Amino acid sequence: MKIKYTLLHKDKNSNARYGTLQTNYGTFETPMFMPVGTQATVKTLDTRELKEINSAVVLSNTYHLWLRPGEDIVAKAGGLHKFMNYDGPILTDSGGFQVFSLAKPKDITEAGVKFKSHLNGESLFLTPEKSIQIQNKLDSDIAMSFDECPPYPVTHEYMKNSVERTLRWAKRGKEVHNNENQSLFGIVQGGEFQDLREYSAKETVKLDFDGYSIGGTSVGEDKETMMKMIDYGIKYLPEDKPRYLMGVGEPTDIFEGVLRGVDMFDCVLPTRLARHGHAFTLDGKINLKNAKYKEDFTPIDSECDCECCKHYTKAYIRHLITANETLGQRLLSIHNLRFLIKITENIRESIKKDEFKEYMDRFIARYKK
RNA sequence: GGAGGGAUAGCGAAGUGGUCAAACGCGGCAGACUGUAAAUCUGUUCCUUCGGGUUCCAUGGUUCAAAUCCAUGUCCCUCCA
Repeated sequence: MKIKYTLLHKDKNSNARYGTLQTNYGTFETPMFMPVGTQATVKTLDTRELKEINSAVVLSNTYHLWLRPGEDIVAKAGGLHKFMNYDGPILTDSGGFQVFSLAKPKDITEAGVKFKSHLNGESLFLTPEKSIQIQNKLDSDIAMSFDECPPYPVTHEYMKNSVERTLRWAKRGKEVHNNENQSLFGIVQGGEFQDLREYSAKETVKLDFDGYSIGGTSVGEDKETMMKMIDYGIKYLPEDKPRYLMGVGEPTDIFEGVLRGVDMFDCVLPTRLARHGHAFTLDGKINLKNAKYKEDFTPIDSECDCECCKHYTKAYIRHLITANETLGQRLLSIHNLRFLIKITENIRESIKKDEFKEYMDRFIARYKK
């Protein structure tokens, strides 16, 4: 079966919305934050730990699994859920972000995108059809259309062509999509250009997807521009389908997204920052590597309910990170993910009570102080 | 007792008359990171009131100029007895 989104409550003072997402692997509440597990693993964590932090959907990546181990191996294993032992919903990104991070502009053609494998330099060619077929085989619950995620900034002309091509790619992908248990999302692009965002949103909706993503954000633009990118397109997305803001983000960005009507978020930041020794706290981001934590025998966040904060001190985590011990990275990953997931839990409660804006203002005032 | 080799910034280690406040690595300190080519990358690391000041085991010497050459001393290492 396909996913089913149910809108349960709209905040009276903003566009924030509370709903549920029914999947083959359980029903989950939105807004939600989805941990990123590019290579069929959320780096350093196992799936039991993902459950413990109350993670719902987990992301994986078409491009990376295509290269290694290969979609046929995953299919042979019985699909991604079995392969990685995760019985919650899984969303696969299409490889569109790798068009941004790995491909050069000249490698992008109507047919598809030429990649040089980051593993061995081999020439590869990924098409919208191929991306969807790989995702069909991976058997994720939610697949993404193959899009171009252009860098920032590009000219209006470039973006216009890119948006139109992404629309054609979306159509092509949808036509070959063939998995009754997998939903397919279309992706809105258009950079910072209002006309292109509107056009992209309207035309993508016409193709009738199971959900809609907002792409092309957090690629180097300033915050104000990013918010415009969301605003310009989101108002054209249907109320009865989930909206997913791709690659975002920072705690304050999640609030900004929810404020505008976003339901789903994902970001590598919590796990990457963790591996680099940083932790989210209600008072802002801290760097555990700083010497001032050498003798700080208090938890990262005394109000946090994660395993890291319940049992370990900043001084110990600092020691682990400094000594390059993987437990440090793991504990911080657990904390940072739990921090964002907990935020979305609180956000849901606040929306239900029509108090989202108050909660948001309170959070941001303290976080940025 | 004899013969060699060595001592350089927090550590390891280049440099062997001027372009040397001294390569590089580690360690230290700090910063970046938003659909993961990321346990990565960047900056900084003698003192400074930013004008400059004081360094390459110690002392003396040669020279316009010494981490670099000479003498003596101290300590360390290797080999022979």
